[in-house]
Amino acid sequence: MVVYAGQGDPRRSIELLWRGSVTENRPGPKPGLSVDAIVDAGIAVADEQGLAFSMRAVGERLGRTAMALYTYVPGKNELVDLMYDRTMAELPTSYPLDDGWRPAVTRWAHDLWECYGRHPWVLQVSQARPVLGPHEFAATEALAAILVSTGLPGRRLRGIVGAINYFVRGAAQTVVEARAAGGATGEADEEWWYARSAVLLEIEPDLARKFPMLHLLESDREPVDPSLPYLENDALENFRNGLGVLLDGIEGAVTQP
Amino acid sequence: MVVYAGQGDPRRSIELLWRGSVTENRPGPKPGLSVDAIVDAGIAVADEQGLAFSMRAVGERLGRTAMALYTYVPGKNELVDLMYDRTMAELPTSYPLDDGWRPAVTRWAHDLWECYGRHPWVLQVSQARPVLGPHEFAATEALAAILVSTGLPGRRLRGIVGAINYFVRGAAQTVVEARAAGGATGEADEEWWYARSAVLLEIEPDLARKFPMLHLLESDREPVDPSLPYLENDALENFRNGLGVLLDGIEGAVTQP
DNA sequence: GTTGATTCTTTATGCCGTAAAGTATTGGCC
DNA sequence: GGCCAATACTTTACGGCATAAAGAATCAAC
Repeated sequence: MVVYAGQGDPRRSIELLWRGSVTENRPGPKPGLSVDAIVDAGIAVADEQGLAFSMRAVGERLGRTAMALYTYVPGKNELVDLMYDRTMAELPTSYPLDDGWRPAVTRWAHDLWECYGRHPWVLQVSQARPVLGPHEFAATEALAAILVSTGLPGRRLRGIVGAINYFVRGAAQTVVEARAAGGATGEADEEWWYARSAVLLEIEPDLARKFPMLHLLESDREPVDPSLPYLENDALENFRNGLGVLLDGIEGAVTQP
Repeated sequence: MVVYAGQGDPRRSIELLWRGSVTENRPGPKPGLSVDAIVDAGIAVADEQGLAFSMRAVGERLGRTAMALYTYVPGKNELVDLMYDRTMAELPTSYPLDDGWRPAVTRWAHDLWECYGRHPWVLQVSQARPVLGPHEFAATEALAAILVSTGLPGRRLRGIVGAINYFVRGAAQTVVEARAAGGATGEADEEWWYARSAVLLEIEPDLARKFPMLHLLESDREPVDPSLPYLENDALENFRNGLGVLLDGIEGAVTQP
């Protein structure tokens, strides 16, 4: 089970995102923590445990109780918003256009894909109602800058920006959740798939006859990098192919009005 | 906060998915419930409350305690798997190819999009490690059948199937989560966006200067159906545009090798 | 009529986020 | 120098969650 998170109080969230915490000289004991430290700890914990991490775990990693965090951060939702935007800060904010828009978009997509791979929990943070943090803006700005160079009108580009984002997110989800599930149960991808499909074939022996088109799709596989687990290979191949098709579509729009 | 769900014990899940519950003549009190009834109740509750629904709520809707469900279903994860596949049963299992593959894929995508709209919680169920239920298979088989008619090799088609699925899912997520967030706080989409961007502009007055490309993207809006809320309009426009681009890409692959 | 499997309820355990209240520490002001 | 009020942090507690464990009621087969 996983719960998705994000979207705390807008004003408080946005102030923390864009302004950071304001710490003048005030009475009372010196703060032993900081929003930054808490966000870092949160990311570290979430990288290991996913979005279902507990405030207690974050506190523990900082040598405090869970409640100590509430001095700095209004609640778990707001913390996740901050973690999300901090993660987006890992992405480059501009891409060279020397070889045209296509390699640039490809690199943008790969960078985002890899960022998702490093921080799987990000994929569980709600996307509509975007967090609206500065670094997410910056990342999207980078993609927009590339695409604007195609000369296509904003009307067309909005759909394209969405499509690219959805695609990268979806493709990343496939790998990342598979990896997570394998890790949770201690199984490697291959074993998980084997166990699952073995049971399936035992219960429904003639899948191939019932779903002939799917069976057809599964044929015609390419040789594969043996150093990567099966699913990772599959996902990477599909990522490249799918992205290629998407970019072909954009190219069509660019070359002919 | 939302937790994602799915992926219980493979054997038990798959047996329930493909075989249903086997109920011979046995001693003991007559069962007052059934897996089917529980799955239906689960879907009804999840439609209202999302994946964070409680077993108590499902039991209550059936006039039982939460624990009564565990007689029929191993746990919440497995129940979600069953709910997921039941939902996929709402989709058509084949599409006419009279006008070629393009309108057929478009209709497939729209049907899936609408299904997501009816059952938003489905978008939170893990996609990797697919549930592997018969109806999900059937839905994908329908898409595969359409795409095979393009004559493209399986190698290409796998990426395309992925891309289409990711795109529909991502686009649907945007609307659906926006709707859900508005519903949770009692705000309409417009108000939510207004409140959020008002705060943002107050704190960061020259967004347009900091992110010029994004600002450029936001210009050039089309006239819009005033009966739909703002976000729904936006999402629908982006869905159509993005899908168009994607299909253009496929068309390119079809017409020239 | 008894046995044993089965349905369903009750109770209890151990998580979770976080509200409320208490304690200790500090700067500013008289 | 001494007090006040704000702050950092802990302790305790609450209500909610999934679900384990144990018990009560029900029924077919012998």
